[in-house]
Amino acid sequence: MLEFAEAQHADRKTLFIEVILPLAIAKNYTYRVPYEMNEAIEIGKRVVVQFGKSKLYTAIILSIGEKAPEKYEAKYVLEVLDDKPLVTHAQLQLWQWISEYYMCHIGEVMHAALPSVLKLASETRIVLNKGFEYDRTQLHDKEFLIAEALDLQPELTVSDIAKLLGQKTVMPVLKMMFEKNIIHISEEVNDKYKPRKRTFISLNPLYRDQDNLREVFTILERAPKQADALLAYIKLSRQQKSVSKNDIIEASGAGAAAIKALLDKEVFVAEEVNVSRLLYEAEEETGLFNLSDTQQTVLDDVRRQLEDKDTVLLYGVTSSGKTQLYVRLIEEMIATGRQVLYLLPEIALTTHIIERLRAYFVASIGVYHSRFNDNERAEVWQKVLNNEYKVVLGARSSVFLPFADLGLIIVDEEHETSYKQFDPAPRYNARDVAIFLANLYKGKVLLGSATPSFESYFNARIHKYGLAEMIERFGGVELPVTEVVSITAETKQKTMQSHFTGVLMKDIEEALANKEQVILFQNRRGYAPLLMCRICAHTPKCINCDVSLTYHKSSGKLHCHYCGYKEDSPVICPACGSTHLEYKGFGTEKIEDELRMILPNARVARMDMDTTRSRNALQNMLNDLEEKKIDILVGTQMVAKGLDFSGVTVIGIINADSLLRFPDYRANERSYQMLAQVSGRAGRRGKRGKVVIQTYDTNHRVIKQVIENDYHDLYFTEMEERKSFHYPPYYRIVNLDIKHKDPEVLYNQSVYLANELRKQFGERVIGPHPPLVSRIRNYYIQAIMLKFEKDGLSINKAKTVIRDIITQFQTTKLSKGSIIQPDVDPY
DNA sequence: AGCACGCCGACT
DNA sequence: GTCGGCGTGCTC
Repeated sequence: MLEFAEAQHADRKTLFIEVILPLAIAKNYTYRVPYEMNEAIEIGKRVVVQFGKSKLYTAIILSIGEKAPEKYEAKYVLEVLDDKPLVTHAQLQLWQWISEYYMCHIGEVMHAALPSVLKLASETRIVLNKGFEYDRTQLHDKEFLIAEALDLQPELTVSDIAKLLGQKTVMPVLKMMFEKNIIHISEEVNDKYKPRKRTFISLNPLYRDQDNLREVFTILERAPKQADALLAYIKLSRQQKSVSKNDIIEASGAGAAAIKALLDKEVFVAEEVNVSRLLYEAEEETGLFNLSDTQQTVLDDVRRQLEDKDTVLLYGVTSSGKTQLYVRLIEEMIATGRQVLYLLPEIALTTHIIERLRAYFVASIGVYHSRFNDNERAEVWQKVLNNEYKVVLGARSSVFLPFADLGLIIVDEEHETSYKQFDPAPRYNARDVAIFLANLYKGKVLLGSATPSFESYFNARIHKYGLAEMIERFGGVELPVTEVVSITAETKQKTMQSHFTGVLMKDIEEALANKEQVILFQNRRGYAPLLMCRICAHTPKCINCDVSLTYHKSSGKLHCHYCGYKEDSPVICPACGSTHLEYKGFGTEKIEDELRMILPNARVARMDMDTTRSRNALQNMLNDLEEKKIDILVGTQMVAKGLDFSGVTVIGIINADSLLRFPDYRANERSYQMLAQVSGRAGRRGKRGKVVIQTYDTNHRVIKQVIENDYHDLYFTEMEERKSFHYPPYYRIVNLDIKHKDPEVLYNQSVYLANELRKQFGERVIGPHPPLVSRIRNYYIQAIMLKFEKDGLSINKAKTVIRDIITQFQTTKLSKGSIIQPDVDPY
């Protein structure tokens, strides 16, 4: 009786909750809790609330109180979605920190952190999950109704469904249907993740009988290729447990057609196996998980350093076998029951090594990156939250997962610029977020790179981080031979063949003759970055942006790489009518084109943003490369990152100058990293690779440093300049991009704002200056740069002051129509 | 982010 | 004379 009375009493309490909405708004909002939901309310749970006239949003409970707001009447919470908190306290702390450090709204952090399935809003579009089999008679009335409606109309919004059911409370029904895999949200529909498959071949049991088998061979007398394939299979099956289609093709020289014929004759039986689910047999022979003496020494060193430093930098040259060390450390950490996050750049997550790790850690591993569909991401979220996944392999955004007990974060290729998110806020760097995140759990961070960022190397040198070095390449793999070729000299000698020097051409031909593969690197996509009239020098420009349009031969159109605008490539000059139009410069498309002309027999493929738009395109290209269906791969930076193929022996840098001439204080650091990373792709096992760097400036300091593999020299020379010109890592940078549709108004606004900032920060304020591209999507841009010394004033205080100045500015009339975007630690 | 309210150009 | 363009301000 007493308990009942108490419960009654508790119910009477009027609770108010402060929530985070997934929007770019400055404040958190307060809602009133209906009595019947009092028990269900808990920090970190999701609620559905109405915001504005008609919109419903999923919000996260940030705090619970009993005082009613004084200045307004709070709206009621409509639903509580979770039985237990979906977002942990640690995550809320992380979101708070990110929003302060990167100067954005906490709602933007929430928006980036949660998979969209977990934050349904009234405008979210729902579709049926096609190809998913289920018994419709088993559905509840409401679920059935929704499914029927989706048969007639492929897409419905959440509010449509509310109308359909005649009720406001639809989230629980939809949540159930998501979990049953019946529906999903619309944006993911065109890009479903397909796990990598491999076809395995076995012999029809009928022919295990020797006599029957002999009979088959007699039948195959007139089909020698098929006989070869069968023979190869028999031989291989004695050596290994399972034989893949490719094994047979490789061992027999027979084509896929021969195998198909044998399958049709029912001699072979095929089985498609999901590669990631395979237990990787090859591990022992390649020794992936056996450490060399050097690796063992370095591992011990890393372990020792992790004892007294929170963050350790592992500086290990390419091919030194950093991954093996990671695997050891992961094993040790999960043995203690704690979780591990292994961060990689997006593209590296699609490669072979990931599948091996996945196979190795089987059930306890989760993979998380932007090409996974949203349902899968929500599933990973739940499993991490329930501590079912001990290891997560993921790209940048996986720092947002709800870890229960994170013991170690590995940031591989820590120098990678793709760890920094640029476009929608939060403009965070996952490497730096990782360090804060680990700290929250009293966990450790291991940063790994062959070409560390100066920031990290600097921190290691001043003993803020531990430092472990691994100089020796694993398994006696030799560094590639690097040859620098002068384009100037070859042009004079007339030995250039379009964009290829004689030296590079000879190496390519040699590699092809030996059935080896070639990667060519050109850091520019499209065919030609510029179209120019030879008579009047007119250049077509984008109508929305301040850039010249790039010609794409495949579409026959001029493209803007900033806003996506396209127009037909003109035949006559739009300015003077002349027909003498000339393509200037060259991109991957042109290199590919010319290569096809010069080497008509080579199988050439191109890898850049245009050819890898869908997930499968990239995966297929990587498979083709691995299976030697591609002789020459032409690509942008993509080819430099994490591709690991033993068949590649020649790497060509078509034009190193385009990297080195980039107008940015990091150009040299970046060029070195890029060149060193690309070079590292050459000749991994067994054969020494060759790297050809084509340049107009053979004496460039950075090129010399690359050849001599002298990272230290690069570091010390560059750091001198960083120091004298007040750049990171000695100084911290905060950029403010100010945007407006009218260039004049923008200029006045930016000058005013810069002056206001100067009143507080003096010489630390640089600009405003128009950036390299001064207009994008019809917005003009001015940039103000702030440089803060590391010691002395507090960066946190400085950010608060900046924030205040911006807010102050935004209350003035002058600020009308302007957008201000802060970028902290820009990359 | 969305949506309503509000002030200036091309249409019945 | 109205319809509709998107600039501006507000949402608990």
